[in-house]
Amino acid sequence: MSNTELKKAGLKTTLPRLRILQLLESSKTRHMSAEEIYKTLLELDEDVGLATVYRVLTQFETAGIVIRHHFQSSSGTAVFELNERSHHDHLLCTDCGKVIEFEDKIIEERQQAIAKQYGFDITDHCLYLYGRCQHPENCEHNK
Amino acid sequence: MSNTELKKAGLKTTLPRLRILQLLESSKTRHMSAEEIYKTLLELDEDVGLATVYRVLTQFETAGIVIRHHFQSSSGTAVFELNERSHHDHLLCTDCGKVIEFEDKIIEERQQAIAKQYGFDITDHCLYLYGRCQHPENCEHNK
DNA sequence: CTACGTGCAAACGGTTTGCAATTCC
DNA sequence: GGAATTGCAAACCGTTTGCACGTAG
Repeated sequence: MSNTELKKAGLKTTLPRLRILQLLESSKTRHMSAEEIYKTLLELDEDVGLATVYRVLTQFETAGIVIRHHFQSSSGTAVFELNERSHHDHLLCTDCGKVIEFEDKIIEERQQAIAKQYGFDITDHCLYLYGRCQHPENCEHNK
Repeated sequence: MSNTELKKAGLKTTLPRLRILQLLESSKTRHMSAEEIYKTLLELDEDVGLATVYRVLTQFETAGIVIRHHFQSSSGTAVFELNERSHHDHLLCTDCGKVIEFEDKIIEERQQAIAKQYGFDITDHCLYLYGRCQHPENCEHNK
């Protein structure tokens, strides 16, 4: 199944690619950094190189399998999420790291309207809301 | 004048700080990277160290004098803008680098509503719209 | 068989930091 | 004069790349 997805993307089925895709599909944490993916795979006794993880993630990104985010909170480290659901934006707790995904039609519409007003053709956008959730104590490991 | 602003922020008036603040105030380009600021000052025969530029910008940021942005387009390089106007978001042309600032009450309201719905207290947010403007040819150096 | 993918180690680029010299008040 | 600030060079850290080896089809 992960296999078919790779083929569909024009990527040869290789062990590292399969492992990374499967990890992303099975992980509780929807947003992982390259480093996290790398370490998790090592713990599972799958030996991949960190460079490969980066290469594969970049390929996944251009194939549309994955989305790369640069959250301000995580000091420059990119995180990746499977691009399986419909478009959504993010709400991030700066205290506990919790990430909530949401969709808002009104905001999307306004973005289009604004773009039109300035003669822009939007290809991409990102909206990150940073704040504190009310109960950070019970979501310390909920990233 | 820039002087008072530094004092107000609790920062000792030093040459590098004054130069950087004045440059940001006088520059046509509202969004500049540390490197750009550094080079511009060198051209003006003000000798500052790049490290100082970074340090000062960080101090300015925590003092609220400046806002730091990480536009996806500029491959990891942060850009800084004076925090003088009211809050605004950004529309960025990926072809010519043009940056348009806009304000939208409806989007702001929706953000608050969404935050409330999830029990979040928003401290900060960023909304970047990436796209292509209709006439990129005449704004090549309009960053 | 051969092109493509991988692991490793070294390079990269933006940013930060330790330290001795300098500047501000 | 003494604390704060600077410039320089070296460290840093996430990411990318060159290259010799390995693997999928």
